[in-house]
Amino acid sequence: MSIYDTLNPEQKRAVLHDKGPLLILAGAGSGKTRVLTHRIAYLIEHRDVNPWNILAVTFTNKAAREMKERVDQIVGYGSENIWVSTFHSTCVRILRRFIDRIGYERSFSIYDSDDSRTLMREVCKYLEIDTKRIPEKTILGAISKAKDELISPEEFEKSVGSDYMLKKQAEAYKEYQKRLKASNALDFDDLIVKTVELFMNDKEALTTYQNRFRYIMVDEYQDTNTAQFRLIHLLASGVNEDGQKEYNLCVVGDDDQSIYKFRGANIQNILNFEKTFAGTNVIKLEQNYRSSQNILEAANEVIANNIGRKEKALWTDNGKGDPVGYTLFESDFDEADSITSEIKRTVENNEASYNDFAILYRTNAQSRIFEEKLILRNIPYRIIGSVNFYARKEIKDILAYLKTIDNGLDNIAVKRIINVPRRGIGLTTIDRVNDYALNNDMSFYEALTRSNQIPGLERASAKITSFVSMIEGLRTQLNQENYDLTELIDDILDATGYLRDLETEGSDEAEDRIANIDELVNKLVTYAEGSEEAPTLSGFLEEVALVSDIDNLDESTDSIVLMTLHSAKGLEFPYVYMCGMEEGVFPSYMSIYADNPQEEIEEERRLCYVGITRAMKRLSLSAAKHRMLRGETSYNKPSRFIHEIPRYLLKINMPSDKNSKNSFASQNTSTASGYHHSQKNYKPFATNEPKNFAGNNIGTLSYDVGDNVKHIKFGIGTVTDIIMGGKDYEVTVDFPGYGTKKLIASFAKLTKVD
DNA sequence: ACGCCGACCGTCCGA
DNA sequence: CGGTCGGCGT
Repeated sequence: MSIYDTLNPEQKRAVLHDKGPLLILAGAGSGKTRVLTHRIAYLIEHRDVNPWNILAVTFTNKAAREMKERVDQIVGYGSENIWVSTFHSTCVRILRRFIDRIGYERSFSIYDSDDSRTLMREVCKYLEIDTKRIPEKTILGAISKAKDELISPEEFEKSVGSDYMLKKQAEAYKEYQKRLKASNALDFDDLIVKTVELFMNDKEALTTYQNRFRYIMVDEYQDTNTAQFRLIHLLASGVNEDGQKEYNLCVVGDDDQSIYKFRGANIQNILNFEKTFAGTNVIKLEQNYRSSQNILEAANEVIANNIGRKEKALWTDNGKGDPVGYTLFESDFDEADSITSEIKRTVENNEASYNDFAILYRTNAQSRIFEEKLILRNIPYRIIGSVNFYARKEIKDILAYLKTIDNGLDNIAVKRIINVPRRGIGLTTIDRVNDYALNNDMSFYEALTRSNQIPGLERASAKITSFVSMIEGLRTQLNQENYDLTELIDDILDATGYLRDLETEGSDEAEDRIANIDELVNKLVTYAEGSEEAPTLSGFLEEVALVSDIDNLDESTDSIVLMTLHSAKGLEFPYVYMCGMEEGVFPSYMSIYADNPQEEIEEERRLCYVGITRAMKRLSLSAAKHRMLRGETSYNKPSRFIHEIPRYLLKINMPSDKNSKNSFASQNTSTASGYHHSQKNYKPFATNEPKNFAGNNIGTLSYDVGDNVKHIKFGIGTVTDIIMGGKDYEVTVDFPGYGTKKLIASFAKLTKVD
């Protein structure tokens, strides 16, 4: 019996497909990853395809990693040569090799949205654009949209006509792009755009990759935008030994799960695939292996309200299962209270463990109230996507030092750290240097190196000189043999006094920051040890730039996970709670009152479909009669999506108070003064909770105070304290030779040693 | 040069 | 409600 015998007939057909374009329309939970991985295995083992010639593109690093692992398991050899990565990392890898052919340096920086915003602010100031009339966000949005469609600044300008606002935006786009170039930097969208540009302008680079990638697979194809489509199309248009175009392109997607139109996804890519690639083989995977019948039927009923979709009939062999639960609560407060207590009860009855549960919501802001309840109840949890580790100030500061050393042209990075920590270089000085740089057509950093030639600097010049020599010193060291990246970061922290300043400050906040910096050091060590090629500074920075929160989701930690419906795509959980099912929340206010509500509501409905189909065993929906929305109480009707589920599939629960005897909410929610009062009562209660617990909050730590533990960088040390800090343990460890370190348990991955 | 505070703002989703 | 930015005071 071969591994292919475990596939159903459609899956098997997809796996055994040989050459030419293939479109797999894979319904939710229909085993598409299984098909992709088996197909890769089949190509290698039965079609003699060289693993080297296979490219698989996904949207998240997590999906890429999982696919790689699964391929590893079924392919005997050579799997390390398969190129499995995200669109963005694929492009970075290509550009690192060839970008000099389109006029950038190969050590380019990658700007995150924060950096882009900073840059746009400068642009607006320079062009005297009144950001009250045209906010930076609007301009950046327009630029991003243009880039998704491969529209250059020049084309954009031509298309805007005489509209004043748009003309200004066109000007800003041009200037923004000019400055990115001067900084030798690319923003997220540029990664794709510039790769396409490279391929259009450099036949040799294109042929190199066309020859390499003879078999291309794309996951979540419904979410590709025009630029990404173009990229794939270019790569797949290579010719074989006989001079024939084979288009060995296999894309997997589900139009019903297309939820990224707002960031440029072009649904036409999947709907027109058959037209674009003549001779396409289309295979539909309609058997769902994930959810119970009731859940699946609810999903089918909801999505049936969308018009203009590819008709699909998802079915399952699984049993009927529980009905879909629905509860209408009085307030968001009750909703969070009840859901968290129900989960806790289920776990304590040994019916499930915490990592079987997901709480899904439309917007990140909705996580807060759950977080408060979870802390109060001592339930371990993880929130995906609220504050990105790499967006924290101290992390961005240190990264800016690394970027400055790596790419001195990166003006945004240099400006960020020129006076951090404070070294008495103020705004007037920076403006003067900046003017000088602009007038003399040089980078900000280069202007710094000539500060003695800049008029009007006087005393500041000496301070600048010492900053420059510090950077130069670090740069020289990096070029020396036997000097690794870990030493560099230590030297930065030391030379700048960044750590010392925080240590002197001594506040809780400062300690958090130190812990975060330690964490960054960990990540650097992990990168250096784990990277396939020789670790480089650029390599680390790029890994950092391209990692998203969801990539770090570790299913093995025993905690509830909270995230947006968008983040949940591609995941599955035995128990799913979809909360905030209210008009104006979900579907969102913006979609209801959009210019084209029909279209936008349909996207919301697809999002709802995605949410429902995440659930395996049990799905619980909930709404609240009133909730706090941006500071004020608002009253919304239950979501239309609730009404789209037939009554016979639902079990409508009454918000009970049967557990209120032990509930924190009971005395609060029933007070006549209502919500605001309860908030007041609640808050001090929460903060008065003891911060020190011995209990098992975040899963279970394998060590305790007094144990010896091993750390990736600091070696073996003794645990002196374990503190519950917000949503994670903060572990204090005494490392001989390194001193006492505060570490975040979930990051530090300490292991107990005897 | 820098820090604090108050007004104001803008509200979704994300690599 | 919470974060951000600009003004003002030191």
